[in-house]
Amino acid sequence: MVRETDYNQGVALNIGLLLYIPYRALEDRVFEAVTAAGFTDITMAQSRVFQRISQHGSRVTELADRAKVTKQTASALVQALEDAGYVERVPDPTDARASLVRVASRGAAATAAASAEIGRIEAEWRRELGASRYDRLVRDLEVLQRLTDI
Amino acid sequence: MVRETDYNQGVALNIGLLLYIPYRALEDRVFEAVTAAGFTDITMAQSRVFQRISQHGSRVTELADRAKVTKQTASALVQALEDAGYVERVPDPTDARASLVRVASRGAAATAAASAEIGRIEAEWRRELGASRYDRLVRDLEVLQRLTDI
DNA sequence: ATAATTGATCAGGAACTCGTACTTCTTCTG
DNA sequence: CAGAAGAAGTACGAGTTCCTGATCAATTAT
Repeated sequence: MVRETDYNQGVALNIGLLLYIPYRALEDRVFEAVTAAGFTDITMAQSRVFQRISQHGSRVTELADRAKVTKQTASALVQALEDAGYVERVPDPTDARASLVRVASRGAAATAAASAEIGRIEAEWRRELGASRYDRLVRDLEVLQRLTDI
Repeated sequence: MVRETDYNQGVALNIGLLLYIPYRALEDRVFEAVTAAGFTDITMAQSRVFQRISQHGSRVTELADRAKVTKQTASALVQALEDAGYVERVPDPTDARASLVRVASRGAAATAAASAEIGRIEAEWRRELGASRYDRLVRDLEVLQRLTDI
């Protein structure tokens, strides 16, 4: 909760805002592209959880941790995703209490639409920064991601 | 809304997630620090709007644009911030319909608490990446911020 | 002078999010 | 081995966020 001291003067923003502003802009564009592709029944919060499903499926509690929401929130969002056909749930073979949330075919199709838009955005950002600078940015962000992720 | 193809294998995440994950982790830590400092009556959404107030004050509509929410949402959040003493409103001398939202002294104090925590986080990230790499990351992010911001 | 646009708030409602509580299953400890 | 402790996931209740549509007054455009 830092207020930039003088936005219009190009004074340095804090690192949090420097991460947030591009992220939020991308998120909006991707959301619009996904909606335009016909996936009109998914919300931003749902998609944020959806993104954290791993290839072999994820538990609700894992998704909660990784999306930084409570178990109840994750559970409700997963339920909505399942109802809309984006995910499916299968029993977790290692624990009778748990289930694995997996991406369903509708989810995979939506993912393809999102990926296409992200690719377009990346191309723009890469043009703006230059290829080597952009690639380095990605590598550096990967370091921060590994440092801060669950 | 892209699902990473295999999270545990360190496969590349999309740029959106690479920005979001560190950002979200920072946001949580800063929020906790601000709460611990006694500012327990502000919410995350309120602080996101608060952060976009410029030095000479901002209009509600400007905050809405910059925080990427509707005017009504911004108005409601500003009202809550004002009620809690974080901001004040003064008439905009250039337009009788508008007012300027400015940071009040309680807001400035909360900002100080947040800044201290951000400084601590930055020091960690700088240690992880190295100073020159971190500085370059910041500069690159500034380019993206300017490209995507309002 | 009139029409169109804009700044900000109201009203209503859905979605998001959390704390507390609970049941069942799994792991830990004596 | 048995009981205690902890974990997975959902239910309940409630506050917050966010949106659409609407409104009114001020400003800008024609």
